Amino acid sequence: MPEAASKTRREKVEEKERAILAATRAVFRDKGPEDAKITAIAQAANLAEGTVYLYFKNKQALLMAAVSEFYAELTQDAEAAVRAAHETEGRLTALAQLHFSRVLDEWPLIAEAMGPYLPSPEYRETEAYALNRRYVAVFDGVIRDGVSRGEIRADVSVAVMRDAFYGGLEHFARSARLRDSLPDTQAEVAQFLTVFTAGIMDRPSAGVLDGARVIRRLQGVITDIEDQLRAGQQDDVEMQDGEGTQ
Amino acid sequence: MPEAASKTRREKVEEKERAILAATRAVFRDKGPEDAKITAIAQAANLAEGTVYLYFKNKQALLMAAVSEFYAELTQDAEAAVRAAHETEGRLTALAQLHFSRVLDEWPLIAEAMGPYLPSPEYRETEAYALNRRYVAVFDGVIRDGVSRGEIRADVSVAVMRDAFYGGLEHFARSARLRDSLPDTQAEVAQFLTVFTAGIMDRPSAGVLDGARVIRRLQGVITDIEDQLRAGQQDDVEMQDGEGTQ
DNA sequence: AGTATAGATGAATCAAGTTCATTTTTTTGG
DNA sequence: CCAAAAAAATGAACTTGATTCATCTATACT
Repeated sequence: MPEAASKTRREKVEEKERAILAATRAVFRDKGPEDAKITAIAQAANLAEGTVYLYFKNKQALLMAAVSEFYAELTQDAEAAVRAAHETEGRLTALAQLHFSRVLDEWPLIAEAMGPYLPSPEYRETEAYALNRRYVAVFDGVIRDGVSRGEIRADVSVAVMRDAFYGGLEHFARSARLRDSLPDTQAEVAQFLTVFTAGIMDRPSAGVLDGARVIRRLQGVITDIEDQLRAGQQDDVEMQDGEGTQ
Repeated sequence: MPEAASKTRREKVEEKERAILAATRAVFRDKGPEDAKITAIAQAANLAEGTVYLYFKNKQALLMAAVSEFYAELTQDAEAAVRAAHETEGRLTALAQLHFSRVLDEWPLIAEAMGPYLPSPEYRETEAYALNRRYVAVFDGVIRDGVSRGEIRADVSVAVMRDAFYGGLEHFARSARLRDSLPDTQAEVAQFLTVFTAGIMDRPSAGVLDGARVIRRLQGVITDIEDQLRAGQQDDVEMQDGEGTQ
């Protein structure tokens, strides 16, 4: 049994597997989940129904494999996007746009594949879970990096931020599907990010600062000055609405 | 055909409907979605399979009705919770806790019932959609009230906030289900709310202020003072890290 | 070419939802 | 109170889609 031949065989099998996965994703995308029967998938891959079962244990496994492929691709692109941007905000924006658009495309598949697992802890045993972990690890990395740079608050667990980020985006993608024609996605994602980053940032760019710190600083300066002034002139510095009301 | 008798009949029908819905929710809750076959539901309601179809067009309709009931109850409780609290933050906390715990309980049912509809816009025609609207209207009301009081920023659409809120919470509930034993829910929801409210508030309580405004104010004061000082003393006020680095 | 082995097929089986002819229960009128 | 009519309930039969498997076809090796 020669090495080369064995390798070729494995390659052929993997190629066919990928073909079936591609057919699956295509059927879900343009025929909808209702019509994503095994028959339709087999037909799209130019195979008989039974053949699909030579490559995948059952429909559930097939869908999971398709989702795994989806996450693997997504992870690649997410990593690339993060490498391309150098500040935290840009990275989060890129991740959000990417996640939103991809999930919007393949949501029916993802939902159908995940559905049966969501209520059970056995999902943690699946390959899709492992790949999902690797995917969100990209986000986690961005956050941790941001924390170490002092850009992101350290008093909230990454897990919570992650849930807020992806949960918000996915819910958002779902509502976007309902509002018939897709509206200005970029703009809406940007709005979402406004809220998210404002909540997460330690020293956000959007014109918000750490109030306690600023006030302490201000207080110090003013005391200094008052001292100085007391010694010199007599005019008093106007100092009213220190807390502000809008 | 007497009024009383007719009324009694309708009542009987509605009572049986409610019984079937209760059985459905019970089966989902304690036998899991896998085993929530029509047979099991019928059995739990002490009926033959066929009888279920006398009251609901098909399984899908049955599940939707169950979800509708769920949302109706949830809306009642949400309204009560909002009435009980008087400031925006307390109201949001109450809504979050309520949503989180309830959704955690009945997620399998909700997911299964919604699944088929999520990708399609025909969901908007369903009763469940209408009830969901009424439910989120409670949240919307809290937000709008908060905006009018100047507590919540007005530059982000309520829809975005809503998606961030419920999306984050639901994702969160899902991850909580995965982490085998449920951890300190209260505490985690509180963390989530920290992030969410910080993002949404106009003048958040957590020691954050509008930076641009503070800086403008500070600048003005300093210029004043510099003028004064120039005329009087000669000591200079130390003024370095104006932007701060953590 | 001839046999062995892997790969593919689609008819048969199975499972769950749905329908419907029949049976049981309830209502109504004499 | 009884019988006919109407309403409600039943479960066996049907339908649809996933899965299995006996059979067939193509490929590899001598």
